[in-house]
Amino acid sequence: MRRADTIASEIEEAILTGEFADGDRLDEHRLADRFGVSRTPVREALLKLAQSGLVEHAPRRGVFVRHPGPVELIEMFEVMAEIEALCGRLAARRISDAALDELRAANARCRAALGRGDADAYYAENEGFHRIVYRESGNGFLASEAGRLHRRLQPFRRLQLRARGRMAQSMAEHEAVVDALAAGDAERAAAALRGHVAVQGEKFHDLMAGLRRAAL
Amino acid sequence: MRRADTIASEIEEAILTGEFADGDRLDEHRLADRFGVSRTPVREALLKLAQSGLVEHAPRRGVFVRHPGPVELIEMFEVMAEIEALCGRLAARRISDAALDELRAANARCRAALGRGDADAYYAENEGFHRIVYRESGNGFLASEAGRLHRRLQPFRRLQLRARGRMAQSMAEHEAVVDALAAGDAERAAAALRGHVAVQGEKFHDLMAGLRRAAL
DNA sequence: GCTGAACTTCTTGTATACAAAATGATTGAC
DNA sequence: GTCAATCATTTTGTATACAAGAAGTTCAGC
Repeated sequence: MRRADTIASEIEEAILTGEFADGDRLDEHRLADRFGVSRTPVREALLKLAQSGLVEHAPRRGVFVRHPGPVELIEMFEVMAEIEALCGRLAARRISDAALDELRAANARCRAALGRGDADAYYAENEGFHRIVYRESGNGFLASEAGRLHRRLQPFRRLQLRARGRMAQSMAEHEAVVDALAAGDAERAAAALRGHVAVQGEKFHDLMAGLRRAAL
Repeated sequence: MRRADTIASEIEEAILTGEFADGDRLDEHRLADRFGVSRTPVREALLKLAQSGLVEHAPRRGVFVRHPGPVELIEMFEVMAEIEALCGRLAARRISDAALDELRAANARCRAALGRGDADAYYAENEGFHRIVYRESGNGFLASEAGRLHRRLQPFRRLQLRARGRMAQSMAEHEAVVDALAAGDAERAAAALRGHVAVQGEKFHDLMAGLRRAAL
């Protein structure tokens, strides 16, 4: 793999884990030293991150970490919910029996992780579940766009899932999704996924509380 | 503006106008000579285009022009239709009277361009119309994503609109959109925009015919 | 004491030089 | 004559050097 790509991943990781705070300027020299490379691959990495929206590139000024605020987060979740709903609607018509089994297996692993209280494993399996739905939409472009957004929102989903009882509720929603897909009911699958992802009611407050705690 | 950005725009232009055909390798040296700069800004431009999906970057091999095939085009239009439908659904509730007037004015300019047979002006005004709808969704993230996709599909919309009578039909659909938005009818606005953008029935054949002609 | 302008310094943007890898050609063996 | 292996060439990826612009500082003037 190109150094520039691995560097991009590592910077992304550092931003998402909070090592770089909102508004921080990412100095090319410092990053080059940190990774033991020259500025060239660092620049490529930063430009790539700028395109993904994780940082902002101000010409001749530098690149700055740009954490989404509450408004932008709500906006992104609103879009994500509709994208997932679309995946569900299409998948309900196109999904294969084998994929349905994959979903059930992913759900079983989710439930096991939940039982063990293993949050990390839960998040990983949860992501796997959603990626299967994306793929089974039968629309490769849609699947890749959905994956991109999912990845971008992943850390914020985690914030939201920290609230008491949310993980169990999330599990139940997954099963409703599988039921609707198995029944081939496009509108029910769409509604189940939209409701699962949308940030509304209690979930809104959970997310805001998570944001405030993360800001500390 | 940075040289790298202007170069990216120019390469993009060259790809969309067909100067670079599908599968062509974009040589950094040649491009650097062509634009009278070094390889550095050319590389930045190519990496940027790779992220937007216009070219494919094969590590250690080079970047290759990657025109979407029929399947990928249909997939992208399917997603675009749903994104526009979502914009319409939200805009129906949130649009301002001033924006409605903007839409009517854009439509009037579209009609004027159609009357003059000025296809370029028509495309420009058509894009303006859609961008207003995106903006009035009240969701800034959605608007920017919609704009990105619109821009990516723009040249193929043109192919499709070449078919006899399609431009007049497109105009009529715009007016149905405005009517639904003015009435605050979210579902009708969504359906009108979905139908306007979706590639189905006759439009599918128009697009394929345009693709074949463009391939020559 | 404060404001403003020039200067210094620091950082980004671009050019060039070098290293490594992939492709293609050439030569030798079968 | 064909196939394979090695070598040369070409091209990407990275490092370094240089140029230009922006921000902060200092000094002069009011």
